[in-house]
Amino acid sequence: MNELPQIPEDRIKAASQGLRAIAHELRLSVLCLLLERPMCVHELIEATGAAQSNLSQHLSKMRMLGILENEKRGQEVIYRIANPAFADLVHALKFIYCPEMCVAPKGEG
Amino acid sequence: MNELPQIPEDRIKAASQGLRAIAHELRLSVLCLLLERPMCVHELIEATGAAQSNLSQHLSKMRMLGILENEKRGQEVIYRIANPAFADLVHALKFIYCPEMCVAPKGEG
DNA sequence: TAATTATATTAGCAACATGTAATATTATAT
DNA sequence: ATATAATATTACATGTTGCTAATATAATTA
Repeated sequence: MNELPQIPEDRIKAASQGLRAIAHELRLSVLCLLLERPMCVHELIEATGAAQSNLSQHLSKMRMLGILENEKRGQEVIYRIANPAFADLVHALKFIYCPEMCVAPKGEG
Repeated sequence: MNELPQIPEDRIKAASQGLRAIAHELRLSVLCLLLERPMCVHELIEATGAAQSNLSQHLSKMRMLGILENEKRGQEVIYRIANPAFADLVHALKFIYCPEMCVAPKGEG
């Protein structure tokens, strides 16, 4: 009678895994920062105030999940968002949780 | 020099909490179902195949977080999405993880 | 080569999340 | 009142996650 749209299990699994990957204060902060531009680890440390080892582990986790990618530049390692889907998601989140930061990006009237 | 847009800590906290709330296969499935229409618990049980107690706990969690709301109707309890932000989020997810389910909602040509 | 800087890895513990089983509650019907 | 159906709650065992501290690696400089 009512045809509910069954979402395939593997999609649900992938989506919830993706969500879990960003559902963490520090990881989300990092993603918001990287939304602006790629950054090296110590910039991220400074901006977030996280402990080096801790941040490194979170970066590593996100890299393994394909969310971030990195590039070595001298002794620095520069991280950026690898998967545009996650950039979209984080943008959507900013719209929801920080609407005032999403209007009128620069200049005014 | 570079003015990074600092996102307030409480927003990050709220957003990551919201994400955690839906970053679970069963909870996400439920949200996708409720995106279509409100449903009572045994419909959700049937549609998801979850154990009654288990589902009930997840519903309760989402209700306490303000994601869902419910209404008693006889001995049934009908759940619906209470917070439109979460409907938006789940929609965004569907676009990312199930694009083919998001085009041409009904009819064609 | 030794010291320094930048980053990664490992180990271990504490906190939290999840599922199941059992039980409780509430409404309806007999 | 009893039985049944629908849902909620509790307790507990297990698994997962996250943090810190310590250590390792790699590049740079002296």
